Amino acid sequence: MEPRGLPLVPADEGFLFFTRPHITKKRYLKEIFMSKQQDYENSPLYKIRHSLAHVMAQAVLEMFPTGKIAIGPPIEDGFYYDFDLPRALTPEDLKAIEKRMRNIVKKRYGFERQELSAAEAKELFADQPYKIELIEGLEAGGVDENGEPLPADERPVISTYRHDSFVDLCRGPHVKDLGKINPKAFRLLSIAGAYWRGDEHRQQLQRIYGTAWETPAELKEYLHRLEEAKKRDHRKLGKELEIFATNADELGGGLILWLPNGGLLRHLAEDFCKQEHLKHGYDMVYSPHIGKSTLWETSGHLAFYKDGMYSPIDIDGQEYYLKPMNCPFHILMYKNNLHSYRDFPLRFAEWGTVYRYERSGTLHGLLRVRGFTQDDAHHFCREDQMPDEIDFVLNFSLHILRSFGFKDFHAYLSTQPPEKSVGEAKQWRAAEAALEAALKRAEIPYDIDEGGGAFYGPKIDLKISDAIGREWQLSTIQFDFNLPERFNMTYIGADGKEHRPYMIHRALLGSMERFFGVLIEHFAGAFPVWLAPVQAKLIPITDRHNDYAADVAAKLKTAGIRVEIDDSSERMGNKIRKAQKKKVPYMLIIGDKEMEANAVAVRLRNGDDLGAIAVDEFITLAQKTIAEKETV
RNA sequence: GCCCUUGUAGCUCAGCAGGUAGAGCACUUCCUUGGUAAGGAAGAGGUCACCGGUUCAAGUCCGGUCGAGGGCUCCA
Repeated sequence: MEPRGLPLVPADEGFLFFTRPHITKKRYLKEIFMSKQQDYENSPLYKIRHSLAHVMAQAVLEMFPTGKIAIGPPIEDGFYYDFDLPRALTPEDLKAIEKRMRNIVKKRYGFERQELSAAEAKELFADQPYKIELIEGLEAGGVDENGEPLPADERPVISTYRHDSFVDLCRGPHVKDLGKINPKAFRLLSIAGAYWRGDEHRQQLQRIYGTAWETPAELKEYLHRLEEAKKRDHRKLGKELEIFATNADELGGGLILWLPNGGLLRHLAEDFCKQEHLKHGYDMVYSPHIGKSTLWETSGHLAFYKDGMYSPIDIDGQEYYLKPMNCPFHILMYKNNLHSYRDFPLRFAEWGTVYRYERSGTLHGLLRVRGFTQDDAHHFCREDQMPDEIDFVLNFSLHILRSFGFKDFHAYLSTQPPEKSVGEAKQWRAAEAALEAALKRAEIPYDIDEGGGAFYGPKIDLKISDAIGREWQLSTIQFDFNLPERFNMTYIGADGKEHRPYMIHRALLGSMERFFGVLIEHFAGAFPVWLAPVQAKLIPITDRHNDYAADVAAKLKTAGIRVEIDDSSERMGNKIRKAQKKKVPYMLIIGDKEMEANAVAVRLRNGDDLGAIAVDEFITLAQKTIAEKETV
């Protein structure tokens, strides 16, 4: 369906063209979003899920007659409902609720819609305080059931839907009757705490999540997808492959130990990136982990970011803070000497380790930690260089990400927030234009988050799609109109006068911790050969092949290939299994035949058997794969 | 931080209704020398997260603390 007569161009195809000049891009993107949303809301799945939320509420109220119900919308892949109940739910309750739901669904009750006045609705839901609050919201016309303001042209109509004995305040839509729902195509998944209206100062409710599909086969496939995602979980693989460890008991939460395999991975990645940075006009700098409170006062972090910072350290009566960001240090470096307009662009890069307070409940493996290393850099340039600089940094970012095997990108351009922001409008417009132009030139699909920028400047966030289609934000490129002012940064222009430089923050992989979390999940632990901690495992069939294996290993090592020999007194099958579990790309089997032919029998971790290949030939093959950052 | 769940050997887990610990994998040693995902045997390994309580007796029950998982919230 074409909303409002517009041709529908999926936002993720990138290029926007406008058949009607008066339609702004923002409006256009919004319409695409809305149409996608509408597609879902009109889909059978949406109705099934929405209806099951009602059925679940009925089942729960049957078990807890004094229970209070809050809201229960469909969500991606399923639905939930929030309850205020006299006791905590258990996993057994979940099974019982599911069973009740199944029985209700089997009765094939129809859904009846009814419109009513606020007064009538309040009477109907007299013993349901959450519903009363929603009705009052609707009555006021200001907000919808999620607490979001309603557009002026959408006069709220209060409606209810009834099936069997259960009636709920709801705007629909629902299935015609429960016969449309396959009782074997849904499942309740989990119980979680959730605050009423998402406000942590208000009542905490119990939320039950469920998933629902049109057919049992789809449900099975969804559950299978969940299993697959679980297998890729970087916390599980990180442990199995000995990449990293956490030790909350003795070390502390949110702090990462990079084990030898992870250390090697990170070293290889950083080494490659640093070489690329040097090739592309960056200067490598280093800064300390702490700085005086006065530095953070000047930067504004103590005023605006204190919640993210740890308590100060007292050194000789002076307060020092652990750095949550690297920027102030790079600015001090900038200010270390006078700058001419001829110096630009200046690019300071640092793998800077920062510490930020994260609430304990939010910590998550490598993805959300309290101490992490950013591949951070700050660019300083003149206004006339700024568009080229943005162009450069975006392309450089894409180059780096592509080197790690990511192919699909999606950008989000965030513009000036309507309320508080620093800098002149002219600067904002120029910067926003530069960002957008760079995205267009790089042919990256993007969405505009109008007003979504930070107070200090517009930005691009780059997201990558991983092997199973999940989006992760890695790179960020941000203008900063704030710090150059605060630190009174200047350069001498061609006119002999002082000017303010443009400052750009950027992180490409973001944080090394997070990046490797994503990378592990993307490759499911089977890294491209150039990154694999062990690239080749030599598997002598009997121990009379051990000496030859050692010779081959020496040759491979000389050729720069990371190799290990498994000379344990196990059978070949056992050695292969072990190497396979460690996701070693090449397994080189050595027996009499290979020894005689000065060869190795190459088995890939995908199970392919390449047969016997001369050692020199294998070296050439492996080197090529490594150099091209390919995988096997 | 809040709610629910949870914390037993390096890893994955068992331990019934309280009576002072068990399996598989991994590890060590020995036997085995075997052609594309687990050969056999023996051994070593745990103050059952920590603190306190109930009890003749607690891994098992209760309370607290510190972690972890799923969410919520947060992520200038």
